Amino acid sequence: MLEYIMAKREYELGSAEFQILKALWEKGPSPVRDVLTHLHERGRNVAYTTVQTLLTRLEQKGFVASDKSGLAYVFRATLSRDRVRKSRIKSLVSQLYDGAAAPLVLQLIRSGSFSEDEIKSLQQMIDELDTSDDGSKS
Amino acid sequence: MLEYIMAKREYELGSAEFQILKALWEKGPSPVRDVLTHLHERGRNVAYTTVQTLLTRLEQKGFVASDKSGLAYVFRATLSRDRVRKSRIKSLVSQLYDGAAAPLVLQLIRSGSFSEDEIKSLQQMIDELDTSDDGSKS
DNA sequence: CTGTTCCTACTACACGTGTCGGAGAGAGCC
DNA sequence: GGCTCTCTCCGACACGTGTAGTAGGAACAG
Repeated sequence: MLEYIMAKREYELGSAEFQILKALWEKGPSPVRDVLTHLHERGRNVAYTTVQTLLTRLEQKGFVASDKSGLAYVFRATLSRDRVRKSRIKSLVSQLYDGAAAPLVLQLIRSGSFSEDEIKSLQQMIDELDTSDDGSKS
Repeated sequence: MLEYIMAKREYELGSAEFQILKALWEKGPSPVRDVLTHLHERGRNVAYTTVQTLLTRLEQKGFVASDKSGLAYVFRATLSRDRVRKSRIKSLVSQLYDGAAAPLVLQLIRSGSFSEDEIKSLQQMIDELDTSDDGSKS
């Protein structure tokens, strides 16, 4: 079994680009203006053209698609947030722990990253995991 | 509630730089040549001077220190691997899940990242977590 | 029509990062 | 004493990414 040697490049996103995607995930398909507004609302002050550039680049990379609808182009993410999250996590785990996920969780536990409620949920989830047996794959 | 908007810069490391650090963590303090060899052994073919540049930059950033010992400088990491891991994880969690760690674990669970043994260990760790109470913080 | 507004298309530019090459100084070998 | 090997020091360069200005067309207000 080859598994993955290096988490294969993953989705190449800069952090500004990522934030754009986030906006699209949260607001759904939007024109430049709306994405900009969204960002401004979260305290991220960038210029209109900056957002546009980012959106364009994202589109070139295939992470976003656009349709001319009326006055302006409407952009939408072509990747699900989950997919990107998954990829990112995998990449991190691979980089930090050579692919072993458990140490990551251990680390989180040790650094007190969970609230009591979360701990309870986790217990439950893990218990279920133990019994349930869906062999879903990537 | 301000929380943290952006996980504060963290340790700024490029992936090539990170690999250098990794080498130092794994082999302990080493001169350029040894780091290079280490990298070559893992199939990473870079030039001697590349490694040197990286080491130098790392030193400028304060992540590495060096001492002239005999012929060549010996470099050593000034950050623990754990510290960097922690920072990286925090940064990821902040970016992907607005700081909530539990969803990350959920994601790992859903994508079948754990072996049975790991699940068992996790159960145990989390159970302990529930009772033990060290309020350690970052 | 005409001025204002809004959008897109280009172009630009500074930085960080990955990658090296060449010049020069010591250490050793013959 | 030179030749060679190995370091270190600098300088360089291509790319990716973040950020934005400007030009020019389209739409809309009067």
